[in-house]
Amino acid sequence: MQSDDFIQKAKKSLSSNECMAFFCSCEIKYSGRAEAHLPTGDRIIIIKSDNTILVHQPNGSVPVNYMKEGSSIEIDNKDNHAFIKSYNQKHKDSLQIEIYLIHNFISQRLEDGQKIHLEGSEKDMSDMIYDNPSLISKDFKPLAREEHTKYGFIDVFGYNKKGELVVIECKRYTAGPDAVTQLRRYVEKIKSLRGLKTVHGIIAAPKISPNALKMLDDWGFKFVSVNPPKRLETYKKSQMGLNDF
Amino acid sequence: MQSDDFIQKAKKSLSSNECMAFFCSCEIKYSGRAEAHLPTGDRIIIIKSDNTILVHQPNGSVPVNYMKEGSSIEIDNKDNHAFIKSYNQKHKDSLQIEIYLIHNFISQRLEDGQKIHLEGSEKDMSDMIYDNPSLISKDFKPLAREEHTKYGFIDVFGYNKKGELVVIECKRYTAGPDAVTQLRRYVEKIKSLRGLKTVHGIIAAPKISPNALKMLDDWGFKFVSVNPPKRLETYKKSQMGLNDF
DNA sequence: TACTACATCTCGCAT
DNA sequence: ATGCGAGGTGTAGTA
Repeated sequence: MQSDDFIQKAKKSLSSNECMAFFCSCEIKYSGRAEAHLPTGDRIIIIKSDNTILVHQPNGSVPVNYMKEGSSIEIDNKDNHAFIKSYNQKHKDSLQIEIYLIHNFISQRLEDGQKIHLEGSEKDMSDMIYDNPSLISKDFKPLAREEHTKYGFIDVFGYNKKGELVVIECKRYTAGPDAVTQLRRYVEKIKSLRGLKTVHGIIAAPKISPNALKMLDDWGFKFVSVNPPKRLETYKKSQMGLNDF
Repeated sequence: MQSDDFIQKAKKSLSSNECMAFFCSCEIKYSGRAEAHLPTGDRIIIIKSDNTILVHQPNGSVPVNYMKEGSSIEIDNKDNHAFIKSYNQKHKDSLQIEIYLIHNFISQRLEDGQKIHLEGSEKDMSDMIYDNPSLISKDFKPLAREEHTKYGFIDVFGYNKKGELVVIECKRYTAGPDAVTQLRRYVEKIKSLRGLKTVHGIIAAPKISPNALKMLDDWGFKFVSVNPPKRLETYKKSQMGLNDF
């Protein structure tokens, strides 16, 4: 495809609020939160109707360059090839794409009012623990979940049989050192806010890393193995289906 | 585009290690680390030669669904429309795309051996501090940077004029509570490993949040304002260029 | 492979 | 707007 042809189509796509995708050989420079340069190669480029720009290499799931929605986009001719310049005032960054060869191009107005519905988040996990406190221990009496205001962002907290406060930090995956320091912060915060000497801390996660477990021991906290909800639900079913053959 | 036509093209694209992109109306289900459902709407779909799948809605910079490289991909006909099934054994997850309408389609073999060159990471920031210790204080004598082995993942550490150890944690952005607990972990680790009573901790970042600053004070650490390197470098130049008009 | 921390992280929610 | 923490986080570096 000729550069002039591409520029005309791309401008039309932008002005009619369409989304476009094209494959091209290009060179890219980014400046803003960092400085980046990507030498010439074949890329997949998407420009959406909200002026989001995504540049993908032929492998991998992460864009090699991008600009977020609300950026300005200019498309010009420079030395007989197309040149895309994008600025984002909010994020103070800019992207420049020098296009040496356009392999193909598609553009279309897209309609999509749907939002993804997701189950199995950490919130769902803390809800599960709140509703099934025996997952932690038979003595645990939950008081509240997802306290985002008074005591910080504590996932679940409650009492043990002695009436002592228990703070639970949930993680959907292997808990690392960060999870333990997070728990430690919350426990200390509650201690100081309520003037208590004894507040228990529990990490609820499927696994915990060795270093994290050592830190947990050092601070007198406990680990309880809990599997997050909704994990693999449909996957397992379809695997069962496959195994029927 | 007819469903049969799409299926044929897509299969050919997969078998010849091409990358493809198309716009379509579709419905998507994901199962694995969570359960997700996305009702029918217009989407942009990319399938790369490494079997990475990306599904984008018309707005926003993040894919609404995806499968990582190395997944299996099957494309079939179901009730007269195309159906894409993808499984990833490693991540134990699966994606199903039911395609009701294909708006367009491009496919191409792409060649790209280039890697992005990026400057301005946290590593670059710790290097800058190591090379310019006066950014921290006129008394700071750096000893090592990026110690990933003996004492943990410490960005920079060194001595003050009294010969006491100083640990520096760099952050490219506003330092929050996490940065302080991270620093605290490193300082305590060094204290215990070396049997020292006095080890200083410093957060080097452009800003620090109020909560983080309070925690820092509580633990006797210090904050030093340091701007990350390479930020806005070319951006500023081009803005200057713009302002010339 | 598991562990650890960075990321042009992005996103949502509360203050 | 900023602060704060989750994410189907992803990715790189290392033991």
